Amino acid sequence: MPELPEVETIARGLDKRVTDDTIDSVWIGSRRQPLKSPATEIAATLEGKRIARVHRAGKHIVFDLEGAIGGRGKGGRATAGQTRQAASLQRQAQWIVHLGMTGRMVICEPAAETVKHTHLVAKLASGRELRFIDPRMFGKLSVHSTGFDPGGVEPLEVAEDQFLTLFRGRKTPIKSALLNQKLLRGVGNIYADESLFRAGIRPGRRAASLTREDLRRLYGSVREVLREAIALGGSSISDYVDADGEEGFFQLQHRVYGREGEPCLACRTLIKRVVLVGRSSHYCPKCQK
DNA sequence: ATACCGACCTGTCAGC
DNA sequence: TGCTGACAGGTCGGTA
Repeated sequence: MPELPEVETIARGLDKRVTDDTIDSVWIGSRRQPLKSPATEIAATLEGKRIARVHRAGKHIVFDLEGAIGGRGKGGRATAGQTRQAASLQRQAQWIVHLGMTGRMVICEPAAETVKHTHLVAKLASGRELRFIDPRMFGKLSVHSTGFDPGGVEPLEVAEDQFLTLFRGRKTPIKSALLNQKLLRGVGNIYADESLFRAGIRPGRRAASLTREDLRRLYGSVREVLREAIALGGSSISDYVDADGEEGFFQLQHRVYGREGEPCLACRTLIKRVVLVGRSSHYCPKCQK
Protein backbone atom coordinates (compact mmCIF):
# COMPACT_ATOMS: atom_id res chain seq x y z
CA MET A 1 0.00 0.00 0.00
CA PRO A 2 2.24 2.79 1.10
CA GLU A 3 5.18 4.45 -0.55
CA LEU A 4 7.45 7.15 0.84
CA PRO A 5 4.85 9.95 1.21
CA GLU A 6 2.32 7.67 2.92
CA VAL A 7 4.94 6.21 5.26
CA GLU A 8 6.24 9.70 6.02
CA THR A 9 2.71 10.86 6.84
CA ILE A 10 2.07 7.86 9.07
CA ALA A 11 5.43 8.18 10.84
CA ARG A 12 4.83 11.89 11.52
CA GLY A 13 1.38 11.13 12.91
CA LEU A 14 2.73 8.41 15.16
CA ASP A 15 5.63 10.58 16.30
CA LYS A 16 3.18 13.30 17.29
CA ARG A 17 0.90 10.94 19.17
CA VAL A 18 3.02 8.25 20.84
CA THR A 19 6.39 9.85 21.49
CA ASP A 20 7.17 9.73 25.23
CA ASP A 21 4.58 7.03 25.78
CA THR A 22 5.78 3.67 27.13
CA ILE A 23 4.97 0.21 25.81
CA ASP A 24 3.66 -1.75 28.79
CA SER A 25 2.91 -5.06 27.10
CA VAL A 26 2.73 -6.61 23.67
CA TRP A 27 0.39 -9.21 22.20
CA ILE A 28 1.42 -10.88 18.97
CA GLY A 29 -1.00 -12.96 16.90
CA SER A 30 -0.16 -16.48 15.84
CA ARG A 31 0.47 -15.73 12.19
CA ARG A 32 4.19 -15.83 11.52
CA GLN A 33 4.35 -14.32 8.09
CA PRO A 34 4.76 -10.66 9.13
CA LEU A 35 7.49 -11.35 11.65
CA LYS A 36 11.06 -11.01 10.52
CA SER A 37 12.30 -11.31 14.09
CA PRO A 38 10.94 -14.05 16.40
CA ALA A 39 7.77 -13.02 18.25
CA THR A 40 9.42 -13.50 21.64
CA GLU A 41 12.30 -11.23 20.66
CA ILE A 42 9.97 -8.52 19.40
CA ALA A 43 7.86 -8.63 22.56
CA ALA A 44 10.89 -8.68 24.87
CA THR A 45 12.47 -5.75 23.05
CA LEU A 46 9.34 -3.60 23.05
CA GLU A 47 8.02 -4.22 26.54
CA GLY A 48 9.02 -1.62 29.10
CA LYS A 49 10.50 0.71 26.49
CA ARG A 50 9.74 4.38 26.10
CA ILE A 51 9.13 5.58 22.54
CA ALA A 52 11.72 8.32 22.01
CA ARG A 53 10.91 9.11 18.39
CA VAL A 54 9.12 7.75 15.34
CA HIS A 55 10.55 8.42 11.91
CA ARG A 56 10.90 6.98 8.42
CA ALA A 57 13.70 5.27 6.51
CA GLY A 58 12.69 4.44 2.93
CA LYS A 59 9.34 2.70 3.28
CA HIS A 60 10.10 1.58 6.85
CA ILE A 61 8.63 3.11 9.99
CA VAL A 62 11.34 3.31 12.67
CA PHE A 63 10.49 3.51 16.38
CA ASP A 64 13.48 4.64 18.44
CA LEU A 65 13.09 2.98 21.84
CA GLU A 66 14.78 3.62 25.16
CA GLY A 67 14.66 1.71 28.41
CA ALA A 68 12.13 3.42 30.64
CA ILE A 69 13.68 5.35 33.52
CA GLY A 70 13.04 3.39 36.66
CA GLY A 71 12.84 0.21 34.62
CA ARG A 72 10.39 -2.63 34.94
CA GLY A 73 11.41 -3.73 38.38
CA LYS A 74 14.00 -6.19 37.13
CA GLY A 75 16.90 -6.26 39.59
CA GLY A 76 15.21 -3.72 41.78
CA ARG A 77 18.34 -2.87 43.73
CA ALA A 78 19.84 -0.44 41.28
CA THR A 79 19.85 3.22 42.24
CA ALA A 80 18.01 5.66 40.07
CA GLY A 81 21.31 6.92 38.73
CA GLN A 82 22.52 3.47 37.78
CA THR A 83 19.23 2.67 36.16
CA ARG A 84 19.33 5.85 34.13
CA GLN A 85 22.85 5.14 33.01
CA ALA A 86 22.00 1.56 32.08
CA ALA A 87 19.03 2.84 30.14
CA SER A 88 21.09 5.19 28.04
CA LEU A 89 23.94 2.77 27.48
CA GLN A 90 22.29 -0.59 27.03
CA ARG A 91 18.61 -0.31 26.58
CA GLN A 92 18.27 1.46 23.28
CA ALA A 93 16.62 -0.41 20.46
CA GLN A 94 14.68 0.13 17.26
CA TRP A 95 11.38 -1.37 16.19
CA ILE A 96 11.06 -1.51 12.41
CA VAL A 97 7.67 -1.76 10.73
CA HIS A 98 7.27 -2.28 6.99
CA LEU A 99 3.64 -1.99 5.92
CA GLY A 100 3.95 -4.05 2.75
CA MET A 101 0.92 -3.52 0.52
CA THR A 102 -1.89 -3.47 3.06
CA GLY A 103 -0.32 -2.84 6.46
CA ARG A 104 -1.76 -0.22 8.84
CA MET A 105 -0.73 1.15 12.22
CA VAL A 106 -3.59 2.49 14.29
CA ILE A 107 -3.85 4.09 17.69
CA CYS A 108 -7.08 3.31 19.50
CA GLU A 109 -8.78 2.77 22.83
CA PRO A 110 -8.59 -0.77 24.27
CA ALA A 111 -12.36 -1.10 23.88
CA ALA A 112 -12.14 -0.64 20.11
CA GLU A 113 -13.06 -3.76 18.18
CA THR A 114 -10.10 -5.95 17.25
CA VAL A 115 -10.50 -6.20 13.52
CA LYS A 116 -9.58 -9.26 11.49
CA HIS A 117 -5.90 -9.49 10.53
CA THR A 118 -4.67 -7.69 13.65
CA HIS A 119 -1.20 -9.16 14.18
CA LEU A 120 0.17 -7.07 17.02
CA VAL A 121 -1.28 -5.01 19.86
CA ALA A 122 0.98 -2.87 22.05
CA LYS A 123 -0.61 -1.57 25.25
CA LEU A 124 0.68 1.88 26.10
CA ALA A 125 1.11 3.43 29.54
CA SER A 126 -1.28 6.21 28.51
CA GLY A 127 -4.04 3.60 28.28
CA ARG A 128 -4.23 3.58 24.49
CA GLU A 129 -3.23 0.76 22.16
CA LEU A 130 -1.02 0.75 19.11
CA ARG A 131 -2.14 -1.96 16.66
CA PHE A 132 -0.62 -3.43 13.51
CA ILE A 133 -3.18 -4.70 11.00
CA ASP A 134 -2.25 -6.35 7.71
CA PRO A 135 -4.66 -8.47 5.64
CA ARG A 136 -2.22 -9.60 2.98
CA MET A 137 0.63 -10.11 5.41
CA PHE A 138 3.25 -8.64 3.11
CA GLY A 139 4.23 -6.35 5.95
CA LYS A 140 7.25 -7.06 8.14
CA LEU A 141 8.00 -6.46 11.80
CA SER A 142 11.50 -6.63 13.22
CA VAL A 143 13.69 -5.29 15.99
CA HIS A 144 17.26 -4.04 15.82
CA SER A 145 19.73 -2.81 18.39
CA THR A 146 20.33 0.60 16.78
CA GLY A 147 21.47 2.07 13.50
CA PHE A 148 18.97 0.33 11.22
CA ASP A 149 19.89 0.96 7.60
CA PRO A 150 17.71 -0.37 4.78
CA GLY A 151 20.31 0.54 2.12
CA GLY A 152 19.84 2.88 -0.82
CA VAL A 153 19.69 6.67 -0.67
CA GLU A 154 16.82 8.93 0.37
CA PRO A 155 15.47 10.70 -2.73
CA LEU A 156 14.81 13.89 -0.78
CA GLU A 157 18.35 13.96 0.62
CA VAL A 158 20.49 12.76 -2.27
CA ALA A 159 22.50 15.33 -4.27
CA GLU A 160 21.94 15.59 -8.00
CA ASP A 161 25.33 14.23 -9.06
CA GLN A 162 24.94 11.21 -6.80
CA PHE A 163 21.46 10.61 -8.22
CA LEU A 164 22.91 10.58 -11.74
CA THR A 165 25.47 7.90 -10.85
CA LEU A 166 22.79 5.55 -9.50
CA PHE A 167 21.58 4.72 -13.02
CA ARG A 168 24.86 4.76 -14.92
CA GLY A 169 25.33 1.69 -17.11
CA ARG A 170 22.14 -0.05 -16.01
CA LYS A 171 20.42 -1.95 -18.78
CA THR A 172 17.23 -2.40 -16.79
CA PRO A 173 14.16 -0.24 -17.61
CA ILE A 174 14.32 3.08 -15.75
CA LYS A 175 11.03 2.28 -14.03
CA SER A 176 12.53 -0.88 -12.61
CA ALA A 177 15.62 1.02 -11.43
CA LEU A 178 13.42 3.60 -9.69
CA LEU A 179 11.64 0.80 -7.84
CA ASN A 180 14.94 -0.80 -6.76
CA GLN A 181 15.14 0.05 -3.05
CA LYS A 182 18.86 -0.71 -2.94
CA LEU A 183 19.46 2.28 -5.23
CA LEU A 184 16.80 4.81 -4.26
CA ARG A 185 14.61 4.03 -1.29
CA GLY A 186 10.96 4.95 -0.90
CA VAL A 187 9.77 5.26 -4.51
CA GLY A 188 7.02 2.77 -5.40
CA ASN A 189 4.73 2.14 -8.36
CA ILE A 190 2.58 5.27 -8.16
CA TYR A 191 5.37 7.79 -7.68
CA ALA A 192 7.63 6.10 -10.24
CA ASP A 193 4.92 6.51 -12.89
CA GLU A 194 4.11 10.07 -11.85
CA SER A 195 7.78 11.11 -11.79
CA LEU A 196 8.47 9.60 -15.22
CA PHE A 197 5.45 11.40 -16.68
CA ARG A 198 6.61 14.76 -15.35
CA ALA A 199 10.10 14.11 -16.67
CA GLY A 200 8.76 13.07 -20.11
CA ILE A 201 10.46 9.67 -19.98
CA ARG A 202 8.84 6.33 -20.91
CA PRO A 203 8.97 3.73 -18.15
CA GLY A 204 10.45 1.09 -20.47
CA ARG A 205 13.50 3.15 -21.48
CA ARG A 206 16.78 1.50 -20.51
CA ALA A 207 18.32 3.44 -17.66
CA ALA A 208 21.66 3.58 -19.45
CA SER A 209 20.03 5.20 -22.49
CA LEU A 210 18.97 8.29 -20.54
CA THR A 211 20.91 11.46 -21.21
CA ARG A 212 22.34 13.61 -18.47
CA GLU A 213 19.55 16.06 -19.17
CA ASP A 214 16.89 13.29 -18.87
CA LEU A 215 18.29 12.28 -15.50
CA ARG A 216 18.40 15.87 -14.29
CA ARG A 217 14.73 16.28 -15.14
CA LEU A 218 13.97 12.97 -13.44
CA TYR A 219 15.85 14.03 -10.32
CA GLY A 220 13.73 17.17 -10.17
CA SER A 221 10.44 15.42 -10.88
CA VAL A 222 10.95 12.62 -8.34
CA ARG A 223 11.61 15.15 -5.61
CA GLU A 224 8.79 17.44 -6.70
CA VAL A 225 6.25 14.60 -6.77
CA LEU A 226 7.31 13.26 -3.38
CA ARG A 227 7.25 16.71 -1.76
CA GLU A 228 3.82 17.53 -3.15
CA ALA A 229 2.48 14.15 -2.06
CA ILE A 230 3.82 14.56 1.48
CA ALA A 231 2.25 18.02 1.66
CA LEU A 232 -1.11 16.46 0.75
CA GLY A 233 -0.78 13.57 3.20
CA GLY A 234 -0.07 10.89 0.58
CA SER A 235 -2.35 9.10 -1.88
CA SER A 236 -5.48 7.38 -0.61
CA ILE A 237 -6.35 4.46 -2.85
CA SER A 238 -8.71 1.83 -1.50
CA ASP A 239 -8.31 1.92 2.26
CA TYR A 240 -5.16 3.90 3.03
CA VAL A 241 -5.44 6.20 6.05
CA ASP A 242 -2.75 7.74 8.22
CA ALA A 243 -2.19 7.24 11.94
CA ASP A 244 -5.02 9.65 12.73
CA GLY A 245 -7.40 7.84 10.40
CA GLU A 246 -7.23 10.69 7.89
CA GLU A 247 -7.10 10.14 4.14
CA GLY A 248 -4.47 11.69 1.92
CA PHE A 249 -5.30 13.76 -1.13
CA PHE A 250 -2.48 13.25 -3.61
CA GLN A 251 -4.56 10.73 -5.59
CA LEU A 252 -6.39 13.78 -6.94
CA GLN A 253 -3.10 14.95 -8.44
CA HIS A 254 -2.27 11.69 -10.25
CA ARG A 255 -1.65 12.49 -13.90
CA VAL A 256 -1.09 8.98 -15.26
CA TYR A 257 -1.38 6.41 -12.46
CA GLY A 258 -4.76 4.68 -12.63
CA ARG A 259 -5.80 6.73 -15.70
CA GLU A 260 -5.53 4.10 -18.45
CA GLY A 261 -7.69 5.05 -21.43
CA GLU A 262 -8.27 8.59 -20.14
CA PRO A 263 -6.90 11.63 -21.99
CA CYS A 264 -3.47 12.97 -21.06
CA LEU A 265 -3.90 16.21 -19.12
CA ALA A 266 -1.25 17.85 -21.29
CA CYS A 267 -2.06 16.65 -24.85
CA ARG A 268 -5.33 14.62 -24.69
CA THR A 269 -3.65 11.47 -26.05
CA LEU A 270 -5.06 8.41 -24.27
CA ILE A 271 -2.95 7.14 -21.37
CA LYS A 272 -1.54 3.64 -21.93
CA ARG A 273 -0.93 0.89 -19.42
CA VAL A 274 1.72 -1.79 -19.94
CA VAL A 275 3.05 -4.43 -17.56
CA LEU A 276 6.72 -3.93 -16.82
CA VAL A 277 8.65 -6.10 -14.39
CA GLY A 278 5.30 -7.47 -13.26
CA ARG A 279 3.90 -4.06 -12.36
CA SER A 280 1.33 -1.87 -14.06
CA SER A 281 2.99 1.11 -15.69
CA HIS A 282 1.03 4.09 -16.94
CA TYR A 283 2.31 6.65 -19.43
CA CYS A 284 1.39 9.08 -22.17
CA PRO A 285 2.70 7.77 -25.53
CA LYS A 286 3.05 11.33 -26.87
CA CYS A 287 4.49 13.25 -23.92
CA GLN A 288 6.90 10.53 -22.81
CA LYS A 289 9.78 9.50 -25.07
C1' DA B 1 26.87 -9.78 -11.37
C1' DT B 2 22.50 -8.65 -13.34
C1' DA B 3 17.71 -9.24 -14.71
C1' DC B 4 13.43 -11.36 -15.10
C1' DC B 5 9.47 -14.14 -12.90
C1' DG B 6 6.82 -16.42 -9.79
C1' DA B 7 5.70 -16.72 -4.99
C1' DC B 8 4.06 -14.88 -0.88
C1' DC B 9 -1.34 -13.58 0.95
C1' DT B 10 -6.25 -11.70 1.13
C1' DG B 11 -9.73 -8.78 -0.62
C1' DT B 12 -12.40 -6.45 -4.13
C1' DC B 13 -14.50 -5.64 -8.31
C1' DA B 14 -15.97 -6.44 -13.13
C1' DG B 15 -17.96 -9.62 -16.12
C1' DC B 16 -20.53 -13.55 -17.13
C1' DT C 1 -26.86 -14.52 -6.50
C1' DG C 2 -22.64 -16.63 -7.24
C1' DC C 3 -18.57 -18.05 -9.65
C1' DT C 4 -14.02 -16.84 -11.98
C1' DG C 5 -10.29 -14.19 -13.10
C1' DA C 6 -7.72 -10.00 -13.01
C1' DC C 7 -5.73 -6.83 -10.19
C1' DA C 8 -3.82 -4.35 -5.96
C1' DG C 9 0.50 0.88 -3.14
C1' DG C 10 6.00 -4.50 -2.04
C1' DT C 11 9.75 -7.54 -1.57
C1' DC C 12 12.24 -12.09 -1.93
C1' DG C 13 14.56 -15.94 -3.75
C1' DG C 14 15.37 -18.91 -7.57
C1' DT C 15 16.84 -19.28 -12.24
C1' DA C 16 18.73 -17.89 -16.70
